[in-house]
Amino acid sequence: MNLKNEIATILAHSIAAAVAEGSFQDDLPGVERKVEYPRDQKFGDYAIPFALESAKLLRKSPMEIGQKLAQYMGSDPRIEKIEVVKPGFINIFLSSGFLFKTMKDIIVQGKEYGRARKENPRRVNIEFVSANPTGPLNIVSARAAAVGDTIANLLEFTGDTVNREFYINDFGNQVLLLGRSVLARIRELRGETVDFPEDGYHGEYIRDIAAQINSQYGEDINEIKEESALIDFVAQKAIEYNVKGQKKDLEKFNVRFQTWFSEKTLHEKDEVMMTLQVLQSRGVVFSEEGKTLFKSTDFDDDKDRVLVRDDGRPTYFLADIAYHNDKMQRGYDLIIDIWGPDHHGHIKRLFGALKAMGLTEDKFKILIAQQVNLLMEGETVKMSKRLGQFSTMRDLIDEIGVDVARYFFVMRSLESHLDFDLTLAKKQSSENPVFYLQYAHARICSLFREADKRGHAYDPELARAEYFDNEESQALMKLLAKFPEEAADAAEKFEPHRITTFLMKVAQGFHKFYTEHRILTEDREMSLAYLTLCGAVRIVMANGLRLLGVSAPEQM
RNA sequence: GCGCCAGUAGCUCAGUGGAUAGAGCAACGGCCUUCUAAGCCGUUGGUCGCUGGUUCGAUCCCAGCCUGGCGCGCCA
Repeated sequence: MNLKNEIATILAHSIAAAVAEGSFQDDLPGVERKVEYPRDQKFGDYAIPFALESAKLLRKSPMEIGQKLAQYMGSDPRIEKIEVVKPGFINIFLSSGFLFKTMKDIIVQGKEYGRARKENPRRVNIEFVSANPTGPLNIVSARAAAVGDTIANLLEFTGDTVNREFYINDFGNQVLLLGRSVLARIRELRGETVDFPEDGYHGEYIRDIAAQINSQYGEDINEIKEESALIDFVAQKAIEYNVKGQKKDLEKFNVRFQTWFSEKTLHEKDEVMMTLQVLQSRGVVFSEEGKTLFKSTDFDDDKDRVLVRDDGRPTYFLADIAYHNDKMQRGYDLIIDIWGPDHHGHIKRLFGALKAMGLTEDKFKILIAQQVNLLMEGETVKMSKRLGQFSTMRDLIDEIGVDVARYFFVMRSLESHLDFDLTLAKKQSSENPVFYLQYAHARICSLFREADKRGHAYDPELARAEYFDNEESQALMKLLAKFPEEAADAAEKFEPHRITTFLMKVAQGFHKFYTEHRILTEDREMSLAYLTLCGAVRIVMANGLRLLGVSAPEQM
């Protein structure tokens, strides 16, 4: 149940009734029938600006329109009262009886509270992280992992079916480069003198991979005589090693992908060249100096892009079109990519190509997660795999823990450039916002342990409404009732940070309630009532934290 | 030069076409004989980058400008 939607429905009915009666005209272009949250609680729980926005078209005063609508919204049991105030807002106050009932429902629903079901769930594919298989995952991947997984959680929670996908770029130049780099380190290990490839991967981790492969596949390496075959062999083993490591790190981060999609298989199955043929048949491809190009200038790009080089090798761009076509052919209703800011320039040409292939672009959604500035001691750390300088996701998890890391990456909107001060995150860990949330949960668990010890009964059905006639309880119950719509909004807009903001408010509401009201007392009926409210808060906190992939500890 | 993102409190950032713009941290002052003080209360702190425009109403939308970050490969 999503209250905000239901208020919107009530509004729609009222307007329809007023139209039927002849008070309003039906056709109101540009006037939204929206429901919003007032800034100040004295203006109620929901506010409707419809009267203000439609006044001009209806040629009536906003107050008059508001009164008319309020009349029709009348007698819903969930609504305590409706006020129409200057300049013409319709303010809606939820009834405390409804809030009380909702609180008890929360406890019945437990883990399911906030979850929505859809009559026609969308099949959603969400691709994220997709780091190159040339080394360990870094901080940028960590943000993508946290954000992507949380969005996937939100979509599942609000009724869609979600497939998490990781695209392995195990094809092209970098594979060769990786192979040469690792092979050079293997030869060093064997005491041979080698020139390390200048444009190779210089990171220390290459030596680890080399040692691993040397001990495991030493004999195979001895047997392969041809240099290019050897490089290829080593490269494949290195990729396997890296992907395995990435998978392990991600699992440690509570992220599990259903699909690991290899770029190489696209080429092997000839999907790349078949995609080229489709594009050719659409007449959007031309040749020039032995190269094949896509006429992307016809699709609002600033220049035409090469699909096949003059030596016959396809570009990444062509493979990417084939990949997105492949996803499309798998029958998804919505295909989400989470990309880094350095890829934003690709959107236009990719969409152009997909459009040229006759694919509807409204099924694709590309989200750009802005960059992460990693700071140490207040100074920016530059990250470059080639130069071997970077902080790995593994290091991050070891330093500050999964909970803090996931929370930090998700607490800001996607478009925000994120400053992540490692030193600060570690040092200030006890004053970290994530602990504030977890503390609320742990505190409640502790209360229940204590209640149990003291022999308090806990039967939410027996809780009585009269104990909640105080500011803290009312405020808290209102927040709890809003969890489903917060989750729905966050999912719909792909804005996971809304959940962190919301949970912050719930935790705040709880801590205040806890300070103001003693829960376990001789007044057993009151204790029962308060425990019921605490139980509902615990469920909302736990469900919200679960969406974020952050643990809800029972004690701290 | 073109494109994307950002510019809101000392710092990191939420937020909204509407009513008195918020949080965390930092600073300062209070609150534990009683259920977890990782908490609560209070104080200090703002030209919502600048200039125009649209609107009954703009921090929010539009245009221009300024500043910062990133991108502008036949790398992936």
